[in-house]
Amino acid sequence: MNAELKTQTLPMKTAAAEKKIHKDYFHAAVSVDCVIFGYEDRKLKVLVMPSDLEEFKNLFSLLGDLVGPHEDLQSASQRILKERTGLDGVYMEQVQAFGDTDRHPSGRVFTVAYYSLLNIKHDGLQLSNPLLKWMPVYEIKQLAFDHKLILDTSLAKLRHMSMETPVLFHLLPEKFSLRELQELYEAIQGQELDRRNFRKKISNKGWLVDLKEMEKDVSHRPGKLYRLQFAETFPQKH
Amino acid sequence: MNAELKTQTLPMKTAAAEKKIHKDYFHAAVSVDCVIFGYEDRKLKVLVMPSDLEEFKNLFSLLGDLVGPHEDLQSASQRILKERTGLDGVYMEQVQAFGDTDRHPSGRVFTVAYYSLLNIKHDGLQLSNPLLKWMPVYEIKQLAFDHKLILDTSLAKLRHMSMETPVLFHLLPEKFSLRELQELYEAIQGQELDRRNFRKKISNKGWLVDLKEMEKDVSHRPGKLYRLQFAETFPQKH
DNA sequence: AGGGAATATGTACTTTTTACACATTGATTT
DNA sequence: AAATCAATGTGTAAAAAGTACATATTCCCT
Repeated sequence: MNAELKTQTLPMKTAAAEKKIHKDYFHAAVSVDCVIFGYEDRKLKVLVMPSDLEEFKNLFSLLGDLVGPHEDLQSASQRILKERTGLDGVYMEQVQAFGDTDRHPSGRVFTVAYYSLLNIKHDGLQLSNPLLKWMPVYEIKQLAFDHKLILDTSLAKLRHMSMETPVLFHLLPEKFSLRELQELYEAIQGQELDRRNFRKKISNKGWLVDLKEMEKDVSHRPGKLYRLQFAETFPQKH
Repeated sequence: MNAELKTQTLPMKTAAAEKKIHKDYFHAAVSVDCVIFGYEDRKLKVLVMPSDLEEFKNLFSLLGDLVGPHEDLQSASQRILKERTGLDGVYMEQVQAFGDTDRHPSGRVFTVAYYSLLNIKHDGLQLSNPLLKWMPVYEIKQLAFDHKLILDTSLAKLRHMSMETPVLFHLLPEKFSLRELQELYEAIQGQELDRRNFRKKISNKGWLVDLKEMEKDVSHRPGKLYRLQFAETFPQKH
């Protein structure tokens, strides 16, 4: 089939699985790339780091790592996130796989992209490395590997999801005002929204819980604070 | 890191890429699984074949194959489809990657699922093997590997897409009546639709071209025939 | 010629979306 | 203490989209 075909057995997991496949298979590296979104100063940002490859010096890349032999894809993504940010249990969703033959300069590496949404101001957030950088998404023109494509694909998926389900809340602190929420939607959708219509729409979704508290430390009339209603108790639509 | 870690270099593609990564990497097999949907007798069907693994004897599986060293994911998916059905240029979309450690009994195999939509009555359709079977989706209770999960995930995505974009047309012959189209939507959405409202909605989308032809060989008043409007000339929404 | 079976079509009602303006609150300044 | 500033909180009318529903028409078949 091909000169570069590798001869080896697949890694086994259980004794029962010892009925190996003995044919020659091509084996490749599989990585996970994390598109870690955050929100700050009214801007959607993504966590990047300088690429460690000579080919991509001066370019940033997403945070990724190879998937271990006994590691599920989602576990790998959670591990990377934990290693880089110290955070557990972050909202995360698979975007898709990328596997063009030339996507990695050092050889054949398939990658599966996950996006995560987290609150940059989260108490537990502790970046593993000072080189990690929250970069505003709309200022990113280029990234290492095919990471710009991965970012754009993830962003498109996030935009789409944000119109259908309450995902954006993960980018905000636990307590937030309607103004903050609206500014976030405006940042994601790239257009201004009417305040009254926005409030009406969000209220009808039943996603919000009125905390009976007020904003503090704002130099104007403070707004009410809300939190996200737990998903289990959402009013169902359809 | 792990006892089963393999020591080998990644396959190289270009001379420039000869700056190899020398670390020990875990390499796994990567496959593509095709969820090939068709529509016949008012039922959504999927193309399956008997599993060739002892573990899954008596079970059917989706059509898949390992990705070659110099093959993109989408190319692999197109190749599998061509090999199995003889068809080229079929509508196809990536669903997502599946990579649980125990998903394949013979070892670690990541897979990327693609769904395709084709017309079972297509002139060029020529199944490669008499064991291939068009199985009604709603009658499938179990499949080999994690293929039931892959099927369910693909079906959910297809349902979702069918509400937003004109994908279902790929399941029909080039010329079709509004009744055929409505029956298809009903089969996918699993509910009956009102004929007048359906027609109004579809007309407003601007997806249809009136062919000024009539159905033939029906034992009742024949309906008008339509074809799908080319995507490039769709009226834009939003 | 009559009966059967499915096509083609419009209107009233409800729900959702959009556009739009003013009084209120609390902090800050004078 | 009063005036100013900046943002909050709220309702209504119009337009658009979605839903429910019935009758006359066409072609095939016998």
